[in-house]
Amino acid sequence: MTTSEAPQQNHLLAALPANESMRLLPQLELVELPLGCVLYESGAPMQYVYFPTDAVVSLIYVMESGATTEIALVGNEGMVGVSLFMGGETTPSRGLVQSAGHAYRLQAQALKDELERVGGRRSGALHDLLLRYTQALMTQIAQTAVCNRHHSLEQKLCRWLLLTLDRLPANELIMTQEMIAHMLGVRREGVTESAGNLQKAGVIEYRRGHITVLDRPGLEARACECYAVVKREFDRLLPHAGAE
Amino acid sequence: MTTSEAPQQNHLLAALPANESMRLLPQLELVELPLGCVLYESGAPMQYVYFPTDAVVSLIYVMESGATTEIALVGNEGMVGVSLFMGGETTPSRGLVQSAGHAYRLQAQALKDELERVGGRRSGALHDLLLRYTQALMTQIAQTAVCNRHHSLEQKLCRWLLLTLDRLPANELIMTQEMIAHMLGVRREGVTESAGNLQKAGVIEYRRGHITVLDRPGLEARACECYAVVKREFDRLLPHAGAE
DNA sequence: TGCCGTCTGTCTGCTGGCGCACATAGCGAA
DNA sequence: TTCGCTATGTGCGCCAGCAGACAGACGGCA
Repeated sequence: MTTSEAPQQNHLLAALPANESMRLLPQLELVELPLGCVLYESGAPMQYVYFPTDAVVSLIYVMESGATTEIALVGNEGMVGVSLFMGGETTPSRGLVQSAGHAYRLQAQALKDELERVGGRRSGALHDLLLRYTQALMTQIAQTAVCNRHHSLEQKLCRWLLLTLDRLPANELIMTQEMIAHMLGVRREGVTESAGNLQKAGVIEYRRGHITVLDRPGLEARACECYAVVKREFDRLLPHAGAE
Repeated sequence: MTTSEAPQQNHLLAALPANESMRLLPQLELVELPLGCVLYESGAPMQYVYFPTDAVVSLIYVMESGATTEIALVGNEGMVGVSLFMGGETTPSRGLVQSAGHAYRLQAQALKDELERVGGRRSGALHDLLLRYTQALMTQIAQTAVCNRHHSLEQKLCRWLLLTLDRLPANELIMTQEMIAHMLGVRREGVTESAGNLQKAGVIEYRRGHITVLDRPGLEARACECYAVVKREFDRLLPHAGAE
């Protein structure tokens, strides 16, 4: 087993104090998340929550027309399924594996039991951690709204590459331009053009389904402020205990 | 005093069970919220949370360029200042009074004391209610992201009018087209044009700073699916105890 | 090695919404 | 009633990104 398969690879799990960690770890189950796998469907009750280690999951909204937009990204910094924790049980979006990898999953009921443990106050570290993570997630969603309104396709692409990169162990994404277009809610041709520009500038390099980031600072310079706002907020709310 | 100034006019406060309500109500202070009043600033710690009765507050993000976009709307269905509850203390947006009115405010510390009451489990109704409200708010933000990506200015305007109308006692908004443009993050001229179309169609009527909705179903027909998604999610998560 | 499906590159309109510049008209205060 | 500020109406040029239609090219698989 590689280190990518230790629970501590997920920052939320890594940040738990020993006593809570001891209770939770035995209930976690390592699962493989293949590309395109749907972790939950819009409006459908969830069986599990997922703590990704080296997988990246997109929360996307599917419109009546079939068009899609990504709402947020979740990787090893977070958890998929906050609506279980929030009490809503379902949410009007889909959880789609966007980069294959692994996650630790936990039965929905096990999460609730841990949060509402009789006898203890509901003030465990897990609860606080999930609250803060949820706030960071809200910031990410809000910034997506801002970005969608004001920034160019190329800026959005840079922001998205950076957000994804932050959640991956390597600097290569296994990802076609068509998939990126779906995430951003734009045309594939537009992604081709912007990616071409970035490649010409030496910022990225790509071939058929693979994108390698060569010049991260260059990417940051071309991205809009949205990336930095989200990054700063995650760092502030979840000073990470995990590796990067 | 009019009924608009009873705490129960706010749906969250109205939904509290008697014992929690009794503890909280004495600590609530009725305040007037004039148009344009800033309840909190991006990145600044909040002194209070606000439970609006007949005021409507916009959560807006201000870009480096000075351009603005609304992230979400809060009225008598909710609370301004969830980041206090979430543990983040601040948030990268501004709380701006968009329609003058009243709200009950609560000291930040009083909210925390109530939520972390020693001895009791942190499972009070207020806590659950705020969690569910926060999930509904997330849906509103997410749908703003979707709408900003895929829908026309006119559809966005209709969605926004409906969301605002749902939070007001009357069917008239005191609101210039310029303010609406700032909320939606579009040009004022675009709002003028769309509003003109809606008036020609007999859906709304307006004069200098006043907009009256004449045909709500007509407005709903012209809005995108985003409004319905948000409305359904609020109704599902917070079956309202308050009047409407 | 060759084949075929899928991914990528490019072109030709077309249009919603932007930026700018003014003209006009309500409405509140004096 | 008049003045003046501010809100609204409108025209013009412009461009990012859309829609659709192909051509080419890579790469996995037989």
